[in-house]
Formats: sequence, C-alpha cells, structure tokens
Amino acid sequence: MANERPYRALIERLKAVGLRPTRQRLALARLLHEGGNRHLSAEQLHEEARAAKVRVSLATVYNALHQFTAAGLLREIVVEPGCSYFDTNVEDHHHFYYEDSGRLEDIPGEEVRLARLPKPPKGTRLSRVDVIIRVSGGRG
Amino acid sequence: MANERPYRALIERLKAVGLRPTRQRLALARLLHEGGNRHLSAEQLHEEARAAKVRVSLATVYNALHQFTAAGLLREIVVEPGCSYFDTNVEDHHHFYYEDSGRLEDIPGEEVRLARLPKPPKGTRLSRVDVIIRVSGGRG
DNA sequence: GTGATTGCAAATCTTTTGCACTAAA
DNA sequence: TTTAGTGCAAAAGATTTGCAATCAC
Repeated sequence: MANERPYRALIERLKAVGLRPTRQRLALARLLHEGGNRHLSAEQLHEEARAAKVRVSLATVYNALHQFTAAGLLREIVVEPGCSYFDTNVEDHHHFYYEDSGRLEDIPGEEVRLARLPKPPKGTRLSRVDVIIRVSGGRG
Repeated sequence: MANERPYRALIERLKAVGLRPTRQRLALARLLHEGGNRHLSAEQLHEEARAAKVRVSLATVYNALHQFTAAGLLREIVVEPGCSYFDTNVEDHHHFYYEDSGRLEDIPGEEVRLARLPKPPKGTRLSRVDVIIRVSGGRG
C-alpha cells in the first residue's frame, strides 16, 4: 500500500458496478486483493487499513464490504455466530474450517465433487452451494 | 405440551449426558422434539416456551441449547450473521437455505452425494461436512 | 453545485456473564 | 445439605443507523 497512485483497473472495476471510486473504497479494495485469496472480517480489514495508514472508519468498512459483496466482488461466509468473513475468491470453490482457530481455507472447486444434488424446490432457483469441511485438532 | 407428566425417556436422556433433568430443560427438550425436525433460534424457542406457558428465561434457553448441542442432542447451524439455528435432526443430512425468508430445510443424507472430498489437512481430523444449498426467488 | 459517501456516535441485536436465589440429588 | 441450575439485569460484541460534514463528478 505504499503506492498511492490510483489503479486504473480498480477504478474501472468499481465504476463498472456503480460504485464511486472513493479514496476509502479504493484503498480497501487494494488491501483485500493483496496477497492472494483471503478471508477477512470487517474488524480485521479495518485493522489492516490502520496498519497501512489508510484512514477509514469501521462503518465505512462495513459499507464497502457489503457493497462489494452485492456487486459480486466478494463473497460473504458465516461459519460461527457473531462473525462474518469476506472471501476475496469469488470463483467456484469450497472451504475447510478449522474449528479450533476459527480460520477458513479455500478448497479448489475440483477437489470437491458433488455427485448428486437435489434440485431446488419448486419456485426457487439455485443461488449457490456451500460445502464447509469442518476439521479440528490440528494447529489450525 | 399440555401433559405435565415428566417423560421418563427424556429424563433418562438428559441424565445420560450429565444434565440434571430440570423443569426448564425438560420443557425445552419437549418443545424442541415436538413435530419432527425443526430449526429454531434461541429467540424462537423462548417464544414457543412462552406460548406453551413454560416460564423460562432467555439466558436459560441459550444455556440449554448449548448444553444440548455439546451433548449431541442438537446441531447448531449458522447461515447468516447474527442468528444461530439449532437443528433437532442430528443424523447425517444437509440443508436448503431459502435466502429470501431465512428458512432452513433438511435434505435427507442420501440426496446429496459427495463423490470426492479432500482429506483433512495433516494433524487435523474431520469433524463434519456441511452442505448448504442456497436458493432464492421462491416463497421460501 | 449536487448528490453520493464518509465519519462519528448512538442505537440495535444477539449472545454472554455475574451473582444472588432456587431446586435437584 | 451440597452443588448444579436459573433468572435477572448488566455487559459484551458485531453490525447498523442517523445525520452533518466532505468528496467525486
């Protein structure tokens, strides 16, 4: 985050989904997409922003996360009560959940194969399928 | 819940898992297992208790739900932030989640077949696999 | 300019906790 | 008795909201 030059691509991406590329949204988007796929809570992202010297309020972090999620730039995941994670990977994939540490980890889409799936009940359409493999006992 | 006679089987079940069969726990256990498989939040169960003229505090409902879950009598499910559901079905099965209404519905175990599953990362053991099929657009 | 966005603080909601009181064994 | 369990009210967290100030266009 040393580089303050606005990233064209990010700006376009935000504009494309109807969000003004504000200083805060750009900074958060950059933080989110640094260093590969991540699973961050609002609080964690807020902390990262602080660490990166980006001044942004927690309320704005929540706003941005929800707007990004609505725009398909993020995916929200809830495994435990009282804490949402936002996944920067919006491709088809699933998760390991380390119960002891509360950490999430991506599983590439191919590594889980659903051989049979019931069809959505009449009048509904499939939104998505979440597979969460809960493991415990390790170092997380 | 008209019948106030303590149910032997329930009493034994609670004792078996090390929980004293108190008036509150018995009443809640009965409510939970009335009418087949259900997915209730603490608030909903508390409301049902009120409706059934069972005097029990919300804190006790939370306590009981967590104790029952720890004892394997219930299963906790979290799909949206800010609300846990407790599933009276502890058999192997998965769920439909109606995004519009927030309702959960059981899918019998056989109707979802996982043909391939990665093994738990080194040092961890499988705790359980949750499959949540999210659907939207219907009446929920 | 003008309307979207932000920050702050207060409000909300779910869940947990501390502790005196009550009930089961 | 003795110890677990309960109720209440307060506390704790996560998230949302209201609204004036600020920023993008």
